[in-house]
Amino acid sequence: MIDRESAHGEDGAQGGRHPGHRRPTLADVAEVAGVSTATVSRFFSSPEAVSPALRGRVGSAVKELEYVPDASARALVTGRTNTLGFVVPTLDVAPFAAGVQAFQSRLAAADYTSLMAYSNYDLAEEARQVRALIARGVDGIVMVGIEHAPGLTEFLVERNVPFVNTWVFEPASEHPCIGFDNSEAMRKMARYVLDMGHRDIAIIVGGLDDENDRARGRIEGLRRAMAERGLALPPERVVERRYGVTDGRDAFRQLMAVTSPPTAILCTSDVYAIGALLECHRMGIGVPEEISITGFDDLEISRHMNPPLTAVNVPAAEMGRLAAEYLLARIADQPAAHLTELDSVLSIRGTVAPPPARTGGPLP
Amino acid sequence: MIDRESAHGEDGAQGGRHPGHRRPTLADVAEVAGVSTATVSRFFSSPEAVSPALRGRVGSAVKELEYVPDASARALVTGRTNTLGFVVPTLDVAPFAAGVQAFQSRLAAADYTSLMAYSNYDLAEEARQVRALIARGVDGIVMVGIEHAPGLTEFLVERNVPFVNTWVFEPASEHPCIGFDNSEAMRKMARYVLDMGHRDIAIIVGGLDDENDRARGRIEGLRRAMAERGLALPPERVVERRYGVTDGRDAFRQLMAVTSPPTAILCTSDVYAIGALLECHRMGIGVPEEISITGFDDLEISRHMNPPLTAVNVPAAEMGRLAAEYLLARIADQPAAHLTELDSVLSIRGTVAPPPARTGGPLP
DNA sequence: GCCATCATTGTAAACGCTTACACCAAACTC
DNA sequence: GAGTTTGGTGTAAGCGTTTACAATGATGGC
Repeated sequence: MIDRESAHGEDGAQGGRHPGHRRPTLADVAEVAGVSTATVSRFFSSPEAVSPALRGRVGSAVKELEYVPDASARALVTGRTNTLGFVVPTLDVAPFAAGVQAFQSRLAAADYTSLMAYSNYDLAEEARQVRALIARGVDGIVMVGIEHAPGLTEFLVERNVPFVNTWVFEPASEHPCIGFDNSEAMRKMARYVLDMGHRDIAIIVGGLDDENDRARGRIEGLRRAMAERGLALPPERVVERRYGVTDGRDAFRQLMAVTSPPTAILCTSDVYAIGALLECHRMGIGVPEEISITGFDDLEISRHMNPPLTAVNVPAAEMGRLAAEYLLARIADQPAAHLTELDSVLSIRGTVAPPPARTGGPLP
Repeated sequence: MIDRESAHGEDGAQGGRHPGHRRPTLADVAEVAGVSTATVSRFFSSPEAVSPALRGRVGSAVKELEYVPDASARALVTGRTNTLGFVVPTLDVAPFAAGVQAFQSRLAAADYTSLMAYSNYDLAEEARQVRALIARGVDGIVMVGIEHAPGLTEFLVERNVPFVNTWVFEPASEHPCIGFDNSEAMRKMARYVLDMGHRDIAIIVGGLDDENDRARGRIEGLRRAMAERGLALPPERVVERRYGVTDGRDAFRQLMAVTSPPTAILCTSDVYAIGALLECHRMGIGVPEEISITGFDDLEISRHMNPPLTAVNVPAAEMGRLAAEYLLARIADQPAAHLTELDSVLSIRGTVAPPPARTGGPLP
């Protein structure tokens, strides 16, 4: 247990200038270096404008005091915080973590930092977080999805805060987005599966209840692809679950527990697909001979499954990086593509094959 | 590159960063409400000190202008930013993402936000990031590991910035830490494996090159447990790899490519263990009959492997949450435990069994 | 009724920094 | 050599808050 006394009591000995360890300011540095505050400030913002002699003196004063400029004060006068906000549903989903990581790494290179916030797949919460971020003075905001709480985008536009939607792509969007077309991606996968001869396809999805335009788009993609072949997607072939391998197994079991189960199961996340695959192993169902399974995300582990999982690859890191670059450009008043569509390629591996010949059924 | 001309050139009289939409200030609200700025300020910080009549007027002025207080200005005068920093090696490692998520969720509940930074397992980079966070004015800092660049902890103490080390526990530590004893955790696992009768054990580790006290501690734990039984850990039984399933497979293959391979392989991460397990399947090696494998982290997927992976469970979310609580308490000058040891329990599942009887060898 | 007390409200001084502007040599121009 | 640049430096005015402190009017005790 720490109390202030014991934690900070032993001041005197150290080079402690002030009892309370006051953080050194620009003025302190200026005094030690024997220059004005303006010169010290210039030392940081435009060193070339300071003569070498003074530059040396200021430099050593900075080192001696271990001076670190105060970002709040700087932000107050410049009106910019060099901070960007990122509102993501959750970090527990690996692709989001990867996107965030790439985003932040790109920012660090530009001497920017970022503030994270979580929506937990809830649009109202997302709006709340965005406002909190604005209060924090972020110079820009990244969101996931194109659908937001009513008035949110208007608020951002009104406030003139640059923002970008990620993980989605909508050619007609009036607001910037960087991502891929979720519906199209799933449609592509569905076509691949349909081309293999499957007619009875099911889908395992996450977050239908939630306000999740990506999940909706993905189902929509399957529905469209099937409709193109004159096929329907019956409600019982759409199973919703929370996010997790266990949930995937569970959904799979539900799908198979009928007299005539589907011959292919598309998943809106690799995690479900892995669960389904594992459950096949347990139940002794052969993949892909007896049933085909596909994932969505293309996690590292997926290619290691047995057989390796066929999945839609999601360019998570790329989206994070591009979102950072877009915002950085906007802030610098440089041209930046309003709409950036990323390709979602199919990672064709081993979990899809033609459906088994129906046994025991009447011949056509 | 920003050129001041083009960035602010056509603003004219507005004086704002962006034409036309100057963010409303306290003074604007005060004017609309017909009160002083002090009253508006009090409206936010201590509403009960403002008479109901004025409270109403200020309230509607705030709403009318959509006023949002400026965090930078507030931070400048109060000296607190309501922001905490978290320097983590990377988000690509699931437990770190989980820890960060829990940390941030706890902060959100206290109206705090957090700034993330990545060390990439590099102590010098970590120190740089910590300084950047200090510049940002964070009220406290969370780090991973107990070992830091020389002078870093002194700097934090000197600056009087509350901080806490996570993912580690050292009873004798003079600095606060919240975590578990990595060495002890691995030792526990090693004893379990030794008790099964294994004598020839290998370990797959990540980041030995890197300045990673957790990895070192884990090897150390194995070494100690073996020493207790009079066993040594030969260098060729320690294989280092980057983080990934592929790397685990690879390391496993290397370990098995000798005339007398080990009978048990402990991994410092589930990811390696999963790779090893998968490679066993591919090579037709029976787990746990022919070889035992253990992981470290206890990822969600691990329990779904076949057989389910025996692993050291790491309380990632718990550490994140507790780190937030510790810092919050310190900031509020409330008592907080300096040292918090979390239990690392073994999740005993199916990948460990007694070693196979040596076949073909001479009887003793 | 007078004075002390109290609850409200306002005034204005920071907080640490950036930057327009003033200033001053030294280096040119002719 | 007087006038004009030029480059380096200092002065000081904010930036949007919070918060001592002062000021005010109302309340209550006597």
